[in-house]
Amino acid sequence: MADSARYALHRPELFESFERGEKRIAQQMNGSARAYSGAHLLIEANTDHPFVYRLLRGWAGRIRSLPDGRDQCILIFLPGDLFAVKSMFVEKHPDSVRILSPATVEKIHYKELLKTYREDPDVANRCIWQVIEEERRLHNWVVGLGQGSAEERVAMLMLDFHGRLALSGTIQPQQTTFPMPLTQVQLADHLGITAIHLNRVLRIFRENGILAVRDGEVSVTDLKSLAQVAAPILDPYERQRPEYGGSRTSAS
Amino acid sequence: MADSARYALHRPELFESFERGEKRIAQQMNGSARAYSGAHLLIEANTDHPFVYRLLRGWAGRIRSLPDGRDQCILIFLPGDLFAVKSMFVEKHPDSVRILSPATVEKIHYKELLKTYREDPDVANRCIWQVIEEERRLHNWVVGLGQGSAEERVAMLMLDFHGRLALSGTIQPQQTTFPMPLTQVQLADHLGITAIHLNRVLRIFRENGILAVRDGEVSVTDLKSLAQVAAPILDPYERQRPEYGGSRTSAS
DNA sequence: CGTTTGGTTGATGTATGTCAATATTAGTGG
DNA sequence: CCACTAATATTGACATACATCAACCAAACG
Repeated sequence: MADSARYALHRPELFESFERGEKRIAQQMNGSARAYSGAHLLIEANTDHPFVYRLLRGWAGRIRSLPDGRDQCILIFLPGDLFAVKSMFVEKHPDSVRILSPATVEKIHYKELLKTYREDPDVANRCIWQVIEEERRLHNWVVGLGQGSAEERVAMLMLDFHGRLALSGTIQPQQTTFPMPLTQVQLADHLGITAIHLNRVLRIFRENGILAVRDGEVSVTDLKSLAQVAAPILDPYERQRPEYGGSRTSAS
Repeated sequence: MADSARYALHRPELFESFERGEKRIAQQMNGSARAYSGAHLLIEANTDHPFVYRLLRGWAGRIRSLPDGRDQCILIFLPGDLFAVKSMFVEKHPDSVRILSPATVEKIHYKELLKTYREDPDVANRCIWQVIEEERRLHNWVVGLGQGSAEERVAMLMLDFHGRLALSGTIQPQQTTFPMPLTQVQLADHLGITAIHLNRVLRIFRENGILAVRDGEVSVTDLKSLAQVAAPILDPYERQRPEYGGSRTSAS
């Protein structure tokens, strides 16, 4: 599922432990896999929930529903992600977790995982890696929502999808077209803009030959320009990726 | 420093472990306390950094600086908070951490803490609690930035400050006036709005008798109205706090 | 086939940003 | 102790990114 590029930024002495933990957790969850063909509520907000999950295929998201009916998608999970790891430590999750596309997930009762977590440092490290990685993305997303324009956010998000799908082995790194099963409403709920405005941003990108979304797929036609649009809000590590450098074309 | 209300939402069987871990870490950091009288850069973004910190007095923040000079304050730390816990697992932090007011911090080399972390489950639990608590606030802040108006965000932030200062024992829970040493620019960098607009929002709150900020202090004159302004973006747990219920006054 | 869901576009409104000016205060050095 | 400077706070006039409202199309679907 992963090579060590996945663990960049982490202390190198932990890489092998992450891999062993990954395998151990996969073994322990083995047999619990369940496939969903459409939308499904995995975790209901604010109720006791004792499971930890692993996403094998498809997309899921952590979603906060506001009293007035609006939704904010806080975080999107992609294949290979462990999620609801904190079930081991908290009783309730303040947000729901939803399957956002046809997907397959495994799960395990928190007590069972917690036992291994305590006995096997590799399992603990793998869980902690997931939490820290998630925190990194949350930090980046706070920056995007706080300082980025709609265009910048969309660009950043598409780069994030592409990079994560490549790191998890779901797609090839050079692949410029990749599956993206979210609707514009779902994307907009994550981006903190309206679906209408997202639609306009996507049109601009399409017209400028930067990127096109259709039929549940994203085609990045000008990666460098896309990276340049997102650059102001990318974290320093992302901004310096070699495949992003070069072009001088502007988006708007 | 804390009573068990601090650990609400976490699995109750862990409360005592949190307390023991808290004491153990305090002991281990003892002697490293250092006072800062003004702004100070504790962690420089994107450089190797081996320390974990504990804030004893004053305020600090995790800050992402954008290439064009803008800043986003991602997270604010208050007395009692452990921060840069992830130094134990990552080499670099993509953001800087800054002292935002006169403050006292203790620190410890990550290798030293990691040793105890591995030997003493209480220490591990205390660290994990901090990470999870931080994640909870990040989730809330993503919701605020993604869906909240400027007024709602300001209200939410002030409630957050008040609640956390009370939980850490820095102030009394009934106290309506409390220290808030941040400048409007610092607040605005966290809120994702301009300082100018923040100033106008604060004026509205002042004119409506909801809250006044001056001389490094916040005076909440109408807690219920403040809570009502923030309500749309508060997480379900916060929204239901008994001290927030009741008034029907509107803010704007 | 109607109905629903997702997508697209136009016209218009508004929250918030930008630019500019001024007061106030705090710090700094002579 | 004073002159000078640099933050910080405040307010007004104006610009704009994005939301809202409304309509319509296309594809999926029972």
